[in-house]
Amino acid sequence: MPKPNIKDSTKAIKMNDWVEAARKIIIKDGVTGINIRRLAKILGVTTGAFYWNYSNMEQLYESIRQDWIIRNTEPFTKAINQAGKNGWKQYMAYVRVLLKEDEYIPEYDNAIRDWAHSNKRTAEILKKTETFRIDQLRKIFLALGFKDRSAIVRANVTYLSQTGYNALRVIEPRENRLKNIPYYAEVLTGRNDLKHLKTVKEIYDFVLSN
Amino acid sequence: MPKPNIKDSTKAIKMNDWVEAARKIIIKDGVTGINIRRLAKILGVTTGAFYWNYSNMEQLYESIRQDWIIRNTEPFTKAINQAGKNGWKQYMAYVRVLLKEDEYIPEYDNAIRDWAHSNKRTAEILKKTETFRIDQLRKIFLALGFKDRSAIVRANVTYLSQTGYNALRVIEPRENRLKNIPYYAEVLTGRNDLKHLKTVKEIYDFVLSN
DNA sequence: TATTTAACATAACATTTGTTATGTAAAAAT
DNA sequence: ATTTTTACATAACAAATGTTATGTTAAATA
Repeated sequence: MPKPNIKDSTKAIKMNDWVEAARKIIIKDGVTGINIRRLAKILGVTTGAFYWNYSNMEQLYESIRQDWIIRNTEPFTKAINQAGKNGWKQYMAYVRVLLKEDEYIPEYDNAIRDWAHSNKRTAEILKKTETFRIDQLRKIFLALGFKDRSAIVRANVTYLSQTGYNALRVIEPRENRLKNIPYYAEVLTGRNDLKHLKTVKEIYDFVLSN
Repeated sequence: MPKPNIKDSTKAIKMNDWVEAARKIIIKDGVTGINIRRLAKILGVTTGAFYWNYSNMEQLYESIRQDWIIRNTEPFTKAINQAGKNGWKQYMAYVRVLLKEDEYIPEYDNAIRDWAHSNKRTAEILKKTETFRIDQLRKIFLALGFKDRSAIVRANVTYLSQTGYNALRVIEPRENRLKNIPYYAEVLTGRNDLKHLKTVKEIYDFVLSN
């Protein structure tokens, strides 16, 4: 005789629950870590439940891509826009989002980039986003006074070195990372505004407080 | 009745043949593209032959890791050593290997980096190699006259932006890439030695000749 | 020449994972 | 109160892939 279904009294599982579970996995183990049974286990259901929300895996994949676009690009756009027209303020706003890491998740970027190497659609989404981001930085460097190719190259070096930093998954003490900031700022923007900051606390206060 | 084995008159397949086939695949499709049947098909044999050379997949994986270490790091070491003690010459030697792309294969780096996210042993190998490479660049910047943290940060920005460039798989016209070189050189080394080069041909001759 | 070994081929097995068909209980609608 | 719908569970299928057991042949060796 078949076992009866013990229905849980908690509310039903929504599509968003699958995306959130999948996001945690892709960030931790990459896209190959995602599979229906594992997701179902996390949500306390079985594979049948998945197909109630999605007609196939590709639909979930697409939801993940869209989730990534919003979560990992909007924080920068918002911060830069709020900084006004001053280039230096815009650059600092950008650095602030990078350092806080409470909205933007670098590991999410990495996972998507990995995935893009084996998936055409993901590569397409990634490329669009990268183009947007680099152009966003180019405008900052234009606002900082750099022109044409100089602004383009500085935007590229900034974005690419950040991407490289993430790709390496550098495990760096926060103190060390903070101490480097004025040096990075000098290389990338050519300005010494942060070089007078000596202690970690001074850098922290200056960079992260508004 | 079983079909007879038609033995080919060509020589036997060596372990290195499996590594070479696997390298082509990992560069093109990532590590998940590697599987025994696909490799066997390329070499014109069947899966049984694999287990004559290797006792399991992990052994092949380890061979690939070692292959990567040699192929993608030695060209830089050799070029930099041959450049002597002059920092600028060392930097140019580094750029030359990057641009030629006949020895160093950026896609191979990308594939290994992807793989490292899901494989501990690969992550370990990668980390060791990255540490070595960044320190190699740090010495170049020391030779260029930068000190301590400045040399470290410049080495990081250089390596990280290169890694980022590869990770993005930028599809850039060669002409454009060449035109950017003097700008990159200025940002990273602080020197204008290449800024007088105007045409693509001048840049090409100066950078790649000798 | 007889025997052994190298270098595979063939076929089957086990596991993983996407997918589907079918069953079922609770809640909502009628 | 009955019917329908929602939101799953269960079980099985199919394809891909690592692995193993066994068979086969050309070449080397004794």
